[in-house]
Amino acid sequence: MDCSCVSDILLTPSVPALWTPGFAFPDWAYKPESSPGSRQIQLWHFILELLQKEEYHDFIAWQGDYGEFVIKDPDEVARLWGIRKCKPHMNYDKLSRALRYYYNKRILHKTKGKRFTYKFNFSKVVLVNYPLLDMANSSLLLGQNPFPGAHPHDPFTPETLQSLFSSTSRAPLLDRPITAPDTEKLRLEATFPFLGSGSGYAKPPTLLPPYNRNSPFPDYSWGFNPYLSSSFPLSGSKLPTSLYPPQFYPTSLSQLPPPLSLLPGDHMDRSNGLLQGLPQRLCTSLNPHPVPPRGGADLSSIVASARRERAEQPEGKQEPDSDSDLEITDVSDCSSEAEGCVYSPPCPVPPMGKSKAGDERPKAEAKLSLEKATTPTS
DNA sequence: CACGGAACAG
DNA sequence: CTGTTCCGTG
Repeated sequence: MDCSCVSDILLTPSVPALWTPGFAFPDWAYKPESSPGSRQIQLWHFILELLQKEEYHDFIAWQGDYGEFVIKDPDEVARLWGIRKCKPHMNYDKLSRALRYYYNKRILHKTKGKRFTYKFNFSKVVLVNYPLLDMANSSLLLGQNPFPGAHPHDPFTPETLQSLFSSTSRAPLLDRPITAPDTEKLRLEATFPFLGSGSGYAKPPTLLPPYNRNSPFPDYSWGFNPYLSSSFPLSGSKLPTSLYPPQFYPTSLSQLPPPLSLLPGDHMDRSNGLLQGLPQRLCTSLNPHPVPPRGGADLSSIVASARRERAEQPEGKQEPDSDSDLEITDVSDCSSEAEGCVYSPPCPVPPMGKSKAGDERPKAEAKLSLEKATTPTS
């Protein structure tokens, strides 16, 4: 039996602007082998997807501070999630349970007092994906925050980040085979714990499949990571070494366009290699985005704010920054690969008469089959 | 509604 | 491991 449910909602790689895959991480980072059980899309990921598309704004949308979102229609969101996971009996109660599991992982936390309102931990992402700051600083964000609910001075809004991570244009830079020695993988995982399940280490040194110019990037979806492992030794001294081996960089850092003139005396500066360690693709490319450039937030403020949040970290529980916990294993999905659930026949869907007897909701539903076939997007 | 334990599935 | 499913508690 195969649940041929799964809608393709959100699965379509047809949204160029936001879904260009192949962002920072090498293919193997998303390999299922490294994370047996966690191949499927993760809830937070899904939530982000919904949040990203206006089509679903009636059901779930950003609201409040950055990272904060409210599930306006719990039943609907649950239903969507159920469809996605082929769990026809999904409901908000269950979905919220899953969401609650994120508390300890610090991927999410509840905005107390506000019903159905949760908040992502975004700042960490910024810190970790350092180069993003570059992009942000140079082209996208520039302090301007076009997103609703975002404060003008808050450069890193979830959506901003999303856009960031899904830059459309691919830098011509990495166009050569990428190979990743096992050791690097380890290194990478050390840096991005969520990339691996942590249990996938024992893999033999494999090389990445040859990079193909024609299909530059596998289907790993957007590589966005709203949450980062708890601890980045920012405070200290040593940050993880480069994420990618030098071979990854056809050009040397020096060739990069002077990005954000480096971190303002931050702990993380080139010396730790973080910056140079990141795929240039990330740093250099970023298509001209809709965001009107405007001067504003700069690295230091971003970092500062991120730090602030990090510092604030309440909850006495949770490990002391040990971090290696938290595993947002994979970020893949949204690929067209059939994974268990094939999303061919658009889920017959709502067997569950869902309270709101069908109507005024065709939007999402329709989109289901629509997105797939047509892609008017131009 | 929100929380989190427990058993269980893939 | 990430959820899913149930469920008792507040």
